[in-house]
Amino acid sequence: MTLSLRERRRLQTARDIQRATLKLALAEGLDAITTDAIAAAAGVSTRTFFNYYPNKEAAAIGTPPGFRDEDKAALRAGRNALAVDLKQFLDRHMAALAEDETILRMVGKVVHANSKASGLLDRVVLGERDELAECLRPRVNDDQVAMALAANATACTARAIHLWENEENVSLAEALDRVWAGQIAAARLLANP
Amino acid sequence: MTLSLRERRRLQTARDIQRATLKLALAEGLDAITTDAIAAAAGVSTRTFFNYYPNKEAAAIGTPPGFRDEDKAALRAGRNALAVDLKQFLDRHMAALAEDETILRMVGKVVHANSKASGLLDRVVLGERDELAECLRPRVNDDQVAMALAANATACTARAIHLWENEENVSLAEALDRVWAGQIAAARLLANP
DNA sequence: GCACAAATTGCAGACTATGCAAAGGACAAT
DNA sequence: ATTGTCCTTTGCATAGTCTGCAATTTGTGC
Repeated sequence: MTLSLRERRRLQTARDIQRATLKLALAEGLDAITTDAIAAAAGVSTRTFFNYYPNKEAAAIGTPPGFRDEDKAALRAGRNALAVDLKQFLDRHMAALAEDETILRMVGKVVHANSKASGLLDRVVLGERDELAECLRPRVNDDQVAMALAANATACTARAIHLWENEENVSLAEALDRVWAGQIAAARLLANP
Repeated sequence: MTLSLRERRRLQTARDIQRATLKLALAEGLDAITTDAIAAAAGVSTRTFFNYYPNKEAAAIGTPPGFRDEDKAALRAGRNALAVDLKQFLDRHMAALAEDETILRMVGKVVHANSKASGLLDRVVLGERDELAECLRPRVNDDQVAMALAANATACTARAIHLWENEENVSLAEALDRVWAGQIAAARLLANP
């Protein structure tokens, strides 16, 4: 568990570069700043920048927290109604995201203004959706249903973050509650003819 | 309605460039080919390439068909169950996409292998989601519900295309039927505790 | 302390993308 | 048909992105 000096430094440099990227990008826009400027602000050479991230956009996104194994296991083994277990799973993930609210807010602002960054982040979310679908499969025994549930759930997280970004005085947890309530209401409309 | 010579030529050149991009990208990968090569294959100068598209990825995507105004109006004014009207709306849009199956298949292959292109396409889909939500708002009188429905619907279209790409002998319409059935089943699970 | 692996850096070079200005083709009005 | 205008194409120059290579420095395990 305890990281070596090398590993700690690597993590630190990665974070330094991300912070430098976000700081500059918020001030001038990600498209307007150069990798040279980011590297200089992070205190490394340009070549080292590309040693950590393949491009500006990836540097801005960094490495967002994924699903935790324990949460996935809990969802797989859950015995409550699916909607309840799924909501709890999303709550836990949202709590993990809330640990770095500052970064989350900056990443959001930068990403919304840059479609290449959106694409990278979308890949991450797509991977999470598939991970989630994998957890749901044993509980619904139908691939399409598992995929639909997983897609609906990850989309709720995304919309919740969006709501939190645009509405004052709404915590991430509250935003997720509101979005989830909308999803459940929508599900009722789709389910009952 | 009848386009001038200038406009027709412009459309034609845009299509030529997209076709050249897709053809080369399918053979060698979008990342491996240069804008010079694309321009040469399309019979224009490199500078003209950038006159039509801001980058390779946009050239590969081209201008996919959006929702038709008549379909949107029909959805807004529909009197059947929401699930029925919504499905019909998606069917019509899918039919529009099916008019250019060849392009759709090529775009899919190329986009899946390139995250910048994914980002661009994702922006298009996000815009469509908002357009759709706008149509649903008068029928559900709750923003979150409209957004959830619209997001679920556009995600179904995306998953249907994905299914059609990966499964032999499944038409786009059939793929949408299968995905939609999964979405409805998922909705039932979420709606009934 | 020593040998090995990882990290940093500079440099060269291919590729992307934009501004500018010149030249030729389409178009509307006469 | 002619003329003036606008649009399109194109080449050139230039700033910026990203990779491969090789030299140097810096941790790690023995």
